[in-house]
Amino acid sequence: MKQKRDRSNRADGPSAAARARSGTAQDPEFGTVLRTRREGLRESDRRFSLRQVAERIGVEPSYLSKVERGEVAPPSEETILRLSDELELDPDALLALAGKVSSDLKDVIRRRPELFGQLIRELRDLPDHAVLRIAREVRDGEW
Amino acid sequence: MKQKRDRSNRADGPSAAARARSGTAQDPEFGTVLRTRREGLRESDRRFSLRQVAERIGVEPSYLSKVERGEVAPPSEETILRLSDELELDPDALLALAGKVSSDLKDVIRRRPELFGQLIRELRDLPDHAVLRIAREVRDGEW
DNA sequence: GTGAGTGTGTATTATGTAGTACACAGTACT
DNA sequence: AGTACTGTGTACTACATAATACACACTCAC
Repeated sequence: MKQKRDRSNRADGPSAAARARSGTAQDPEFGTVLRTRREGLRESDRRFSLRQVAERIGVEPSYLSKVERGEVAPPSEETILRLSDELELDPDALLALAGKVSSDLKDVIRRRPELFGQLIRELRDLPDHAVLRIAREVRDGEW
Repeated sequence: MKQKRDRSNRADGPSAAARARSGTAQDPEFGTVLRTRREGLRESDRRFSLRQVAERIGVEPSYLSKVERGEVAPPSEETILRLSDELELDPDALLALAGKVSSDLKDVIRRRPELFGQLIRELRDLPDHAVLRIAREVRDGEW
């Protein structure tokens, strides 16, 4: 098994794939999370081999291998969602590690861009507990 | 001046440009807003010709022409922001017409994906006034 | 010791994105 | 009547994205 130089993933901005495909050393967290999780599951269930997971989510094993090792940029949103489902990882969190935002969240913003743009910028620097409190109040409050 | 068949823009999903470049008739609103606004400004200031605007925002006139007529997909976020600045249009609104979301909003979500994912989905169906009220309370409240 | 299953390396591809370059015909001054 | 400026058509391009196809070597399970 030969080793080339270290690659990366963690998309951000226009050249995420470019960075991964060239050799810019970078945060391999997306792939690492996948591999760690899959190997964890595999200990109690041998159906979580790379090959079998790849087949269930509908990609080539060699591709999943490269993704897990950060040799290529993270996959498309659709593939990430199948992965999060298969490995029982939070889809929003996994997309975020890939530098992406769920397209259904983008849809919400696109429908009322000025409104949500303003609100999200207000919320940007609020601590977690405050944001959570708002979410909770909206969920079971009178708004 | 010859006329070909009608083209489109309004990006959404993977094949926005493909739809525009092929001939799928579609919502030409993005380009129409630009053209209407530019021609409005042009009435009181002849510096708002297509060519001069194109030069100020740094694209080829023929490209801006195609964008305004919806013959090609909307430009990149960077170009859209220069356009919104030049024509004094709301950047979030213009990006939304192009099917995009400002990358600084995406950054906010990517930093705390589960938190903001949950909140935004709660807010999805709230009426404008309720969302505005939250924004206002956050801005000048204790949170 | 062999056959099934495992992960990985190399090469290649199709489609999407975001434009440029330049020529051309019409219009507006002056 | 010329020239400077206007919008548009045609052709082409560079780079990014998201993968596939297939061969190879290793490691078990029996």
